[in-house]
Amino acid sequence: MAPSSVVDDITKAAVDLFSTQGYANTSVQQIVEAAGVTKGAMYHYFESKDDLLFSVYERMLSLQTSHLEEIVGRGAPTAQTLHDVCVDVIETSIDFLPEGTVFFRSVHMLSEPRQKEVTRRRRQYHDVFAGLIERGQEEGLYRTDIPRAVLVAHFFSDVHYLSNWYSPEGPEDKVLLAQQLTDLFLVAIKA
Amino acid sequence: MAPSSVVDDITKAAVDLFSTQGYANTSVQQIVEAAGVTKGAMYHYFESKDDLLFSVYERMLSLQTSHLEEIVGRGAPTAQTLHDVCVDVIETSIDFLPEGTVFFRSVHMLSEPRQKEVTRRRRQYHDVFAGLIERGQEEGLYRTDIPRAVLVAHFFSDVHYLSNWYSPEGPEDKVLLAQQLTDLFLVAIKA
DNA sequence: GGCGACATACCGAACAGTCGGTATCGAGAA
DNA sequence: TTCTCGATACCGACTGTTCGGTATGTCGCC
Repeated sequence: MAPSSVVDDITKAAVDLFSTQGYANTSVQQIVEAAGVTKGAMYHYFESKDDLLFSVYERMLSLQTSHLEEIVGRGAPTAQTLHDVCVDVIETSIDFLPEGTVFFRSVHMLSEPRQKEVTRRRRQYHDVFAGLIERGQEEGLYRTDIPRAVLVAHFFSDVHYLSNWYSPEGPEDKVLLAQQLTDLFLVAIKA
Repeated sequence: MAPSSVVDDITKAAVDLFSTQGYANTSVQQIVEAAGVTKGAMYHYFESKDDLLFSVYERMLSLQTSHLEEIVGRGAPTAQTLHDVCVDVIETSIDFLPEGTVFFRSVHMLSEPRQKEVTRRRRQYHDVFAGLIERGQEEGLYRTDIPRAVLVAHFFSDVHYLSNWYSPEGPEDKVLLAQQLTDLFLVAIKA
């Protein structure tokens, strides 16, 4: 059996409530009630409400980072690697849409040190991504008339924005959408 | 003279604090102190804290809508119109960066009816934008293999994301950046 | 002398976090 | 085998504070 389903139950309830009501509008009382546990249980496993929010980020960041490393580790040609990375990050962002909502909406509610930590980990991801583009530019694949930082931001804006408009119940298919957005990006940056 | 600089002072202080600390973490006491007025003055001009937040949106929405109407009203060819609209919305978004931060971070803190109102006005803007793309598609200018909603979302993701990475103190020039992002978008959707 | 534009003291609810407890269990001494 | 003991996993009533909002007063101007 899992070491404790309590932690999972709490985390799930928290993500659910944070994504629908927002972090500030959600009381810990609501969370523990939704999770079917008590406040004592929650404060046994989490330091604070802030800690709860951070754990949501932690999970997403770890997952995406490990995916990134795996894909880059395959050692495929630059174009293929970049393509796969784009598709993957979009797809996992769709898989974790509520987490994404919480993520982009409530980072600023984290305590200063934890905010820094999140920023640091995100920057790591961005740096690897930027590195791929740089390599592609050296190979003559991608345009160089626009600052690399702008190109990177241009891509992540799509990922970021997903939770603001995409609905899994809508007509858009996850896999298809990931390909379409990736295509839009790759066409735009082509040399 | 303006009907009252008090309203302006309060609004400015509010935007400033909301954008740096977040809506929930900012007390009305902080706002009135920063604005150099008292709570009584604030509640004389605003119904509630919620109302204060809404007024920020109100101003942005009105401004962008009026710009949009003006540009479309010129009656230029589709390609030119779409280009101008893109550049304008990016530039004004940069001009109102703190407002944008507040906007995208805290819409969900608004009361239900006001949230609906904001959504409605934004949809209006999107609809006009989508209409331009549709016209362009009929004229054979833009690709049709990707749902129009995705194309629209793809563009507004850039606008949305601006407040998350752009810094006026950074190396990027406002006008140049607007052109670059617009170019990336227009290249991507070209037929 | 009444009305608009504020000022100030205050209220009540909400809420994060605490703290003194209890239940269950595994290991080791008797 | 039984008894003890420490540790882990909770429980839930309580509290100190924060904060949005209000009630009442004041002051100048038409």
